[in-house]
Amino acid sequence: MSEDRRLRVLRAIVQDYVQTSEPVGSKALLDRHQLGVSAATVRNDMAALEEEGLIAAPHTSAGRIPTDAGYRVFVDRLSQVKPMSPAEQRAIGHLLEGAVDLDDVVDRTVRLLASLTRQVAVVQYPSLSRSSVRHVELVPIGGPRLLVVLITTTGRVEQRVVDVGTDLLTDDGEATLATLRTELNAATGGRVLADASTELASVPDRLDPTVREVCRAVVTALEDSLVEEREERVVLAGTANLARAGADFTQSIGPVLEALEEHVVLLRLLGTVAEQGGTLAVRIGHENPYAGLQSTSMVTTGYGAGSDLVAGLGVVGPTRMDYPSTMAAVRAVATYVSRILAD
Amino acid sequence: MSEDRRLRVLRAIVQDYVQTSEPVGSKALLDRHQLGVSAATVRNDMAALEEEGLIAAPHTSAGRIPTDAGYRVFVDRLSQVKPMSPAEQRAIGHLLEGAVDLDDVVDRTVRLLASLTRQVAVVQYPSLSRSSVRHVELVPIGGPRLLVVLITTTGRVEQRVVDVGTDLLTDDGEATLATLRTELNAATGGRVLADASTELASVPDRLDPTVREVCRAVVTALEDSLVEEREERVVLAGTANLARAGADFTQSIGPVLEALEEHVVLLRLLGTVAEQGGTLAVRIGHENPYAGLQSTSMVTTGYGAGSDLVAGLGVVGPTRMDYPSTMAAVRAVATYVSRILAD
DNA sequence: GGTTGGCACTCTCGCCGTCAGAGTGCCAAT
DNA sequence: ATTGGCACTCTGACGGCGAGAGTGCCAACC
Repeated sequence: MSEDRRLRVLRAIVQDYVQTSEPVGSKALLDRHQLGVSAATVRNDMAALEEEGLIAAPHTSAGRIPTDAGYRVFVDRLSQVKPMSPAEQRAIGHLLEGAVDLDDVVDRTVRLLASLTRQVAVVQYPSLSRSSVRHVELVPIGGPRLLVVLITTTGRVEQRVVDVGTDLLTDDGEATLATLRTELNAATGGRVLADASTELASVPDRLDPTVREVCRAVVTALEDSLVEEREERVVLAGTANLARAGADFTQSIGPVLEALEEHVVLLRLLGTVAEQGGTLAVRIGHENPYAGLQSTSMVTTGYGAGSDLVAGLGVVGPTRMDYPSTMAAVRAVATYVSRILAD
Repeated sequence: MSEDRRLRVLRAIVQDYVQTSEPVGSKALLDRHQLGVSAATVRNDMAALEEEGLIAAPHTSAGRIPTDAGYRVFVDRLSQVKPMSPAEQRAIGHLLEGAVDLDDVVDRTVRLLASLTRQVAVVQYPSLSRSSVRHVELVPIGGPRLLVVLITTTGRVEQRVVDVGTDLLTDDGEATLATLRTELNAATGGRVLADASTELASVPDRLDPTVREVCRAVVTALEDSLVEEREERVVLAGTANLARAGADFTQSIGPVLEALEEHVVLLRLLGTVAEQGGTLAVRIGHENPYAGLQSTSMVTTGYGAGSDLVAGLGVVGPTRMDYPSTMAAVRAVATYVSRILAD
């Protein structure tokens, strides 16, 4: 009973089941794959695989379907990411090239990913906490109110209105603002947001006491902008694809839809993966820590401008998923969108 | 055969069917409503209502269910918006008070509406084209590139990067920018976006030829920001509620989910209603022009700061919906969010 | 020892006939 | 116009049946 052949059997089962969505029996396997052995042998192997917990039978006299563990072995050892055709590559590039701003890039990306994989696509907005500061601007907007604008390298703009206590629409005020602008941009410009945040703390102390209070208010607002995780956003597309694959989910698609609306959860799932290089992460069924998504698999990866990873994207689908193709699509889209953002 | 009683029968049928989701027969009606007549009489009325196309029988020996036209009559003539309890009112106000910025207001609103109605909530971002300009800011960001920032009265910030051809990080450049700032803010400040757009056109011609080119580029960018309808956004919540009411949709929830992803469609549906005062609009089943939503009903209304309407919000649910409660919730949420935005 | 063919066994699924229940439509009486 | 009565129809649940698919095991074979 060779280990090797048993794994080939597992691979064949996964492939057939993904394609037909029906439990696959020993006979069907022989028809569709040249395994060079008889049905009885395959049955023995299947019994062994079941023993190992890699496949399971829905009931006595049906074929086998892969378990989460079975898919895991398939993904780790038995499959390779299927390269995308040149035509597809060109289509991806072409579509994303046309984007006019960051919102548009994200929007196109998520739709593209959903239609490529025919699954639910999830794209995180390039995250503040990993991008860096391009510019800080201060705009007095009447009375003691000041608009603090933060512009990041990913093109994102955060604004806060601050009440600074004194009217700045005066010559004195304008001078104060000029000083602040210079100081704040010197302290933060080009820095990753986390660094900028620490750097900011010391700015008020360096300044003349007369403007220190104003500065403190501005710094507080900026730090708000910097750390607020709430500002992280995700965008979804292709939820209708869940309906197509309805039967694949244990109960119904209700819990899945609920989980997808918890953007905080999605952010966390995307976040953990955005950290570790350009590798693909695959979460299969119960490997997912969130109950609502335990009947699904996620394929995610990081993307971002240049060498800095700034966010995550991926897809959510049934565990019965074409992993090689999905992984290829996710990787390709991440690569292209990163390239676009590099400008 | 009094017209009056026939309508009371229709109302009873709608109420029962909404509650039980099962076709209602003549006998069941008598049990649950004091109609003061016999089952046979009710049957005669039902036959008449069926003749008029207001109710239908799924098959010979089942009860009746309302048709779209039946719901229409119910909404127009047989129901009144059910007032919300003081407790609910307070809860709504309290929840929305806590919002920290526009994004948060919209986010809370849509979630609140979804949980109040247990249906899919749709909220349009306060629309640019109906709000007005608070401030325009120009920020040179290195080389010939200029960041044009538009801030609206609804707190929304639009930005565009423009290539103006010449480096503005010089003393001359700064002087040019100062002129432009003054001119642009004078031309647009306080104006509704559409007006601002026409006003902008004449700005370059008023200026010194040396800066006219730069100005033209900036004006183009601003007009982009002003007119781009693409920038209108909608936010959804509660799509999982579709799964609960799954059986209510003719085929499955797939087409509905697809339609909900077409934000352009939703915007149009919300848009037509945002225009006509604070009235509620109800679209029942096939009254909806979009095929994907013809198994649903929409209850929508406008909302916005002060007396200006700036956007629409509403819910999407099965035609078998508790219209009085839903309409009350939509109206209440619109009222409260408008009040919040008035600041 | 691994592999193979054979065979009995089990389980699901679709089909069909039956039956009870719900609800209607119609009619004659009031 | 309303009512009670009655015959009729249709659905949906239930149960039995048979076909088909697939397995597990065993004895034989290389």
